[in-house]
Amino acid sequence: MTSTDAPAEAPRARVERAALELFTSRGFDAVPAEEVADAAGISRRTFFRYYPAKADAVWGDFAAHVARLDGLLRAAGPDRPVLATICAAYAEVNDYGEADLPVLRQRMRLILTEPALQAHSQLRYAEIDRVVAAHVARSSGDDPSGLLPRLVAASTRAAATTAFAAWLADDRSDLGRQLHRAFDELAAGFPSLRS
Amino acid sequence: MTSTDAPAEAPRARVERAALELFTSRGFDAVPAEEVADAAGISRRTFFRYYPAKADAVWGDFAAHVARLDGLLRAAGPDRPVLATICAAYAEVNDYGEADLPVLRQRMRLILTEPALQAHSQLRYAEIDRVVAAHVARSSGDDPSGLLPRLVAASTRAAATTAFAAWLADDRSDLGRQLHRAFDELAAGFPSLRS
DNA sequence: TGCTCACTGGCACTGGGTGCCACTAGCCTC
DNA sequence: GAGGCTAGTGGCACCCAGTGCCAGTGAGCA
Repeated sequence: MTSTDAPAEAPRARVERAALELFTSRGFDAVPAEEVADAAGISRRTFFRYYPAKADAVWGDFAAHVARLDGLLRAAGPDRPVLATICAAYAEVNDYGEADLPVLRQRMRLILTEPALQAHSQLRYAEIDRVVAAHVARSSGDDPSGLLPRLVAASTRAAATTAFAAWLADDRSDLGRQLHRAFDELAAGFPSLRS
Repeated sequence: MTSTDAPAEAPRARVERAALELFTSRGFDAVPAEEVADAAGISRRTFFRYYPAKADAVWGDFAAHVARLDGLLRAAGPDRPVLATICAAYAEVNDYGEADLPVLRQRMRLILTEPALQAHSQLRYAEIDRVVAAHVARSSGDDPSGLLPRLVAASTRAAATTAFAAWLADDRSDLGRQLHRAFDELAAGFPSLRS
């Protein structure tokens, strides 16, 4: 239909923009999926074909995110220090350009504060944990479902989300720096507690 | 109405038994809340007055659980080694008698495997994290919402859930032992990775 | 022109969760 | 004992998330 008009932003991008905007201003629970769909110019039915759950509209293309993390971990190989590798991978995957930071902040603020999104996030985190645990298993020779791989995956992920929370709480802080602070504490057994 | 019959199990206990049974045999999503309510002899409406969400029927009296954890942490005082205190508190709160272990297994298996319950669990974990972070803050003099208290809370909780998963995976293992294994790794910066 | 195929939207249905109201049972007061 | 207050319960109706089914529709292709 339109021809020489604006580049006609892709439908998914429109949905995600609308979702972030509406959820931020009025709260996740207060905005029905239909309203997001309307704002993006698609039907409710199509919305749920794009995203299996309303919450997924906030996460963008998360599968690609996980795949990128997996790629970085595999590329690092099993012989480098495990925690440092995981930290670097987390940092690189979340190394956004200055221009994208406001959207990232908006997204993470929603995920970390809206209860429904907080709950849903556990399902996304499980995908990350699978990938990280697999890396640890490759490095240590363990079974990926053993205690150590699971533990390292779960606690590094805890470090990452904590770093995100700290980053959000301080407008002027740098995400990469918070990630490194958290990972350093974790890797050294929380030296700051031994004051 | 009934008089000298069976002690007439309390309604909540009936609900929780029915929920565990039905969810275990047919899956959380496949059993409507109404069916659980019927099995417990109450109405759907009353079910949702007892439990704000269907998932809460699986958790029993979780607020008491958290309160107990909080009490143990406060009782330990801020000067004992933080991680050891948290580990001991987790172990004690989850120190069930032999007779209660099957129910605990059933409950935890549901929570750790059913996606909807897995998601919901994040909200319960957040309550635990608040309490643990507060303890760390008392010990370290930090702000409870600072990086270190949050980090310790999140990663010890990760250790605890990982220990639960390992315990579930091995019928013969002991929960307390798994908890200590996980906390020991965490506290020492994952020495097993330095093979 | 006709066919296929992928995408879309509408419709109807299940089920979670909630507000509202009516009913009942205790319990307190006079 | 009568009237009233309160807490707990159940029924009803509603909103909304998510899904199966079917009917377009339009692009590509023979």
